[in-house]
Amino acid sequence: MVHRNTNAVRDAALRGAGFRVTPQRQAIIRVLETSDRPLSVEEIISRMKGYRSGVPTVYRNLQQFAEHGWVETLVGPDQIMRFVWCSTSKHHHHVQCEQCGRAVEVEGCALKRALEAMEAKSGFRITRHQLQLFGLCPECKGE
Amino acid sequence: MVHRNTNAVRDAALRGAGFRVTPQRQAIIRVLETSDRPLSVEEIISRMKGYRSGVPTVYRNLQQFAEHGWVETLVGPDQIMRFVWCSTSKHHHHVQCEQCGRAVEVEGCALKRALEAMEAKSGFRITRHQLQLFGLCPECKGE
DNA sequence: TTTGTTGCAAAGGGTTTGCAGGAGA
DNA sequence: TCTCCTGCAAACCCTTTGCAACAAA
Repeated sequence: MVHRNTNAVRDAALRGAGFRVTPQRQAIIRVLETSDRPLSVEEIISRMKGYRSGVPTVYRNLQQFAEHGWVETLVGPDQIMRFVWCSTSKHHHHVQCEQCGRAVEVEGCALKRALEAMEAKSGFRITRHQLQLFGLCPECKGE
Repeated sequence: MVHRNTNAVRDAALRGAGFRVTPQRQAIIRVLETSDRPLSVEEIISRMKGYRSGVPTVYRNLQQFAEHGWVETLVGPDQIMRFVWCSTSKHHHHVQCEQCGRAVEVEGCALKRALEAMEAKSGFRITRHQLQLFGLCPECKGE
C-alpha cells in the first residue's frame, strides 16, 4: 500500500509543521508532487480531481509551503507565478524542456568554479544565486 | 565635449534602429545608462530630470529596446519588472548587492563546464539559461 | 504631409485582503 | 469548544490597450 503510506507521511509532515490537515492542502501537495513541471495556481486548481478549492486558498498555502522550503516559486517573463515541489531541500536547480514543458531537478550545484570566477571578475562576494535552465528533454531532443 | 558626443552616438543608434529621436526616449536611455542597478518603470520616471513621461510610454519603449537587446528585463519574486541597460550585447550576467542594491555586469559566461555537467546529469540538452546573482559588493563586504 | 509617438483614461488580469461561515483537533 | 482554514467578493496594483492629439522627419 504505497499510496496509504505516502499520504500518511505527507499528513505527518503537515502536522509536524503546525498545519492542520485539510483536503485542500492534501490536494495541492498531491498535484504538485505528481507534476513534471512548474504549475500556476490556475493549473493547480484545474488538476485537482474531485475537489476544487478557491484561488486565495491555494495562494495562501503555497506561500506557507514556500516558507518551509517545500515549494519553490518561479516567476518568468510572463509575470505569472509558478510553483514546483522540491523533493530535496538541498540546493538544486530545475531544467525545463522548451518543447514539451517537462521539468526535472538537477541535484547539487555544479556552479562552484563558475561562481568563483565571477566573484574574481566582479569583486563581489556572491552569496546567493538563482539559475533557470531551458533546453530539450531526452525525448524531444532525439530527432 | 564628452556629453555631446555620447548623445550623438545614442541618437544615431536610435535612428539606425528605425526609431525616431524623442525626448522621452532620450530620457529613458539616459536614466538607465547612468543607473547602477535595475530600475522599475516608476523609478525610471521619478529619475527623469526636467521631463516626465507617461507610464505606458516607458513600458512601450522598454519593450522595444529589449527586442533590440539594449535592455534586459528582470522580474523577481516581487513580480515587478525591472530593467537594466546592457552595455554589451554579448551574453552576460548581473550581480546585485543585497545590501546597497548596486548591480554590475559580469562579462562573458563561466558556466560552460557547469552546464555540461548538468546536461550529463539530466539528460537534457541545455540551450538557454538565466542566472541571477546576489551578494555583497566590494564596499559592503569590506568589514 | 506622413507616420511613428505620446498621454490620458480605461481595461486587463494575476495576486492579495477582509470577513463571515465552516471544520480540524 | 477553540482556533485555524476556506471561500466569496472586492480590492489592489502593475501592465497593457485604445484612441485622439502631437511631433519627428
